Amino acid sequence: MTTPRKTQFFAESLRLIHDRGFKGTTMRDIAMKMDCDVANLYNFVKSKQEILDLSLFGINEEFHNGIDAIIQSGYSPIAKLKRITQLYVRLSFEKPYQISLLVSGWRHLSASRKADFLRERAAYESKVRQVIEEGIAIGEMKPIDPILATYMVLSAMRWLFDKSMDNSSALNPIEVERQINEFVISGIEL
Amino acid sequence: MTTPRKTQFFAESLRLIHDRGFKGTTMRDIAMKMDCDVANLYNFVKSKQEILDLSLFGINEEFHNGIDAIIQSGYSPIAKLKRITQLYVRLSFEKPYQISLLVSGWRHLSASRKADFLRERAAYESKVRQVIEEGIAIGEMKPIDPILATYMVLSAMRWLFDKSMDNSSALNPIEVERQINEFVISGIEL
DNA sequence: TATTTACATCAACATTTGTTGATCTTAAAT
DNA sequence: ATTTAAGATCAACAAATGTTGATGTAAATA
Repeated sequence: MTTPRKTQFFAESLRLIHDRGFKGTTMRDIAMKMDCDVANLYNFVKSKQEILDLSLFGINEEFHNGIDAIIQSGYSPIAKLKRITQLYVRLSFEKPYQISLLVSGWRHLSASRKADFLRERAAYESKVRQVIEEGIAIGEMKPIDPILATYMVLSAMRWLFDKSMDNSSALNPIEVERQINEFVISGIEL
Repeated sequence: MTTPRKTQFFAESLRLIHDRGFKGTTMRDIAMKMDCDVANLYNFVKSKQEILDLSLFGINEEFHNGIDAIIQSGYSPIAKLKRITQLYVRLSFEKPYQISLLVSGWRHLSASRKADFLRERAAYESKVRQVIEEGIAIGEMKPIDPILATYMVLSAMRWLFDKSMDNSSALNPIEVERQINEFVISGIEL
């Protein structure tokens, strides 16, 4: 069940975790933001670890499903890359704090869950790499190293979630998407 | 004074901090790696905070000095951008754990030192932006948004330090530099 | 009306953590 | 030979932290 107070709990938690890190955020910090007692938080979640676990694997699945739908489409490799950018930009604006977990928060997962996450991450990096390899094979992209290209393409957007929650910058999602695409595509297009 | 044991202390500390985060690394963890008592660590450093402080502002100054030397050179904007990439790649291979602090570890600085760091970071981002603005002005670069371009260029390398300490990937620094430059330059060159 | 559900409080716990002070050893410098 | 410096040890403490159990309340549901 997703009640109003529980929703608020996750929102406050994720903001604190982004600002202070997972270990740097205490249950008492979260309780303070919720204006209630610490013990109350355990009505929403079984443990502190579970906050990270649920949030991280939630956005992880959303991202994977999006990627898979794109991969399985009939678009050309270049067009697929554009759709992946589009997905990443949209999520960075809609759920920046969750994307932050995907980028760096995963380090604080428990050992076994971290292994799960890294396996899945390697899998989707591999999918993106295959798009690039196909693009090179059909002469649509430059003969660049597909592994390096994957890292460069994906990390060209890694700053975005951080700026999108910074009110002072006021970015336009559509324009950002256009410029990132232009940059990435002309860096990789033949 | 920089003695062998002190050097080892910082090396072990930085590796642990990268793996477990600053708050997730305890003085006892470090002592264990050093194979000595906790109290002994306070012969090398005044407090745990100081490990982060010294390491972070050390690499920060090194990076800034490098950037400044490039900016003040007579190279063209495009050539300056290439030199900046070169600097970043070199540091990512030579001192990946320090670069990790520059990318994400700074969040755990004390409030006042964090403000110092962010002011300096904004200053060098501004310098890179000015290089791009000049490149556009003299018709050497595409009329791209200079702010977005700065983020894209700088973050296109942010994955590197992480892979360079991963022995399983075995990257060639010179080849990496060449490919990053090709990617970035063709994304921005007119 | 009875009961479930969401949300809240209080007190208490066992650990973990950063840090200190007093002290010792061994090798180098004076 | 005496002093200095690097490195190490032990015991201890005060604060912070995740978590639990017992319990309460008000509104929705049956």
